[in-house]
Amino acid sequence: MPLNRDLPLNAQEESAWRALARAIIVVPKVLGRALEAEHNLTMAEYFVLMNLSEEPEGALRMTELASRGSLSVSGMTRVVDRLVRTGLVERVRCPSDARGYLAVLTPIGASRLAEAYPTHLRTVRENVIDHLAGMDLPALAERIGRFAEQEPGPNLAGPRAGPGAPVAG
Amino acid sequence: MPLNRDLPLNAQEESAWRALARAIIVVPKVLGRALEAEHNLTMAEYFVLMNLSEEPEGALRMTELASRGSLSVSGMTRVVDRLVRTGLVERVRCPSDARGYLAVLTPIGASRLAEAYPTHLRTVRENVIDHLAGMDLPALAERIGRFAEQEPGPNLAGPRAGPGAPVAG
DNA sequence: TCTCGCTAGTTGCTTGTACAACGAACTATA
DNA sequence: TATAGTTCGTTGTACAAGCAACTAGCGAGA
Repeated sequence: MPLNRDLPLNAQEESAWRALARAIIVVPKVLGRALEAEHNLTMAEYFVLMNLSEEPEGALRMTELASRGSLSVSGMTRVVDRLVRTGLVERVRCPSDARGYLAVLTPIGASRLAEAYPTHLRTVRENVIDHLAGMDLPALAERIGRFAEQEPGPNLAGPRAGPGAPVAG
Repeated sequence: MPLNRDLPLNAQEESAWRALARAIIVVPKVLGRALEAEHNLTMAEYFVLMNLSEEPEGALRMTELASRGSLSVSGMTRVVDRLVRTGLVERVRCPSDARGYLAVLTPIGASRLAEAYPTHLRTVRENVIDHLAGMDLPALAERIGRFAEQEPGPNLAGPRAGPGAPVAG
C-alpha cells in the first residue's frame, strides 16, 4: 500500500495538504471566535456542556470528559473550574467512588448551551459543511477518520441532535 | 446554494464533521510531537525555517512571516527569539526600512531543517496523505480551501520541494 | 486488618499565543 | 522642512493547556 513513502509530495498531494493544514489552523479559530463573541464560551467549554447534555443524568466523570475532549485531565480540571465558577456546571462527589467527581450540568448551563447551539451549528455549516455539498461524505469521513490513528482522539464534537435535549436532575 | 442552514446536521454531515473535528485536534499534535521528539523543533519553528529556506536570500520580514504562519506578529517575535537564541536564525535590520527586521536563516538553521524534513514528510504521509489515496485530490483541496474563507490563513505549511534547497548568504 | 500499589483528581510551574501599549522610523502634506 | 498620521516590531500582561508532583481513596493479598 505505501508506495512513495519517502518522495516529496507531488503537486496534487501538496495542494491537498496545504489546504488541509490551513483548515486545521483556521477553522478552530473561526468557530471559537464566534462562540466567544456571541456566547462567551470557549470551544472547550461548549464541548463539555454538549457532552454533559447528552448524558441521561447530565453528568460525567472528569477522566471521561478529558478523554472525550482529548484534553489532559488537569486541563479539564481548569475548564470545569471555569464552568463551576460561572454556575454552568456543578462538581459532585461520585457516589460510587469517593476519589472521583462528577461534573453535572446545571439548568443554567443547559440553557446557555441551548442558546449557543444555533451559533455553533451555523458556523459549522457556513465554514465547513456547506463547502462539501455534493461530495461523497461517507467516503470522506472514512478517510479522514483514519488520520493519525495512533492517537485515540476525542468523541468530539459537533452540533448534534440534542443540545437542547432534556437535562436530567 | 445554502439550503438547510438552520437544520441540525444529518447523519452524513455529522459523521463528516466529527471526523474532521477529530483530525483538526489530533493531526497537529501528532506532527508536532514527532518534530519535537526527533528534532527538538516546534511546528511553528519548522514553519519559519521552511519559509525562510524557500526565499532566495533565506530571509523574510517579521510581518510577512507572521501572516504566512497565521500567527500574531508578537507571537512571531517570540518564535524568532527562540530560533535566534539557538542560532538557527539571525535578526538583521532591514536595509530598505529601518523600522523592520529580517529573519535570516543561518547555515545551522538550514541544516537543522534539512535533517527535520524527512521526519515531517514521513509523518505527513503516514498520518494524512496516504489515507487519501485514490481520492480526487484537486477537488478535495478546492473544497477544503474554502473552509473559513473569511480568515486569510497561512501559506502554511508542508513538506515542499526544497527544505534542502540552497540557502543564499 | 494492614500494607502496598494503583487510580482520580487537583495544584504548581512552565510554555505558547494573543492583545494592548509603546518607541522608532517611514510618508504625505503643507 | 516640520508635522501628522501610519506602520514595524518589541515588550508587558493575561490566559489556556500540558507535565510533574502531590493527596486522597480504592482494592488485592499476606
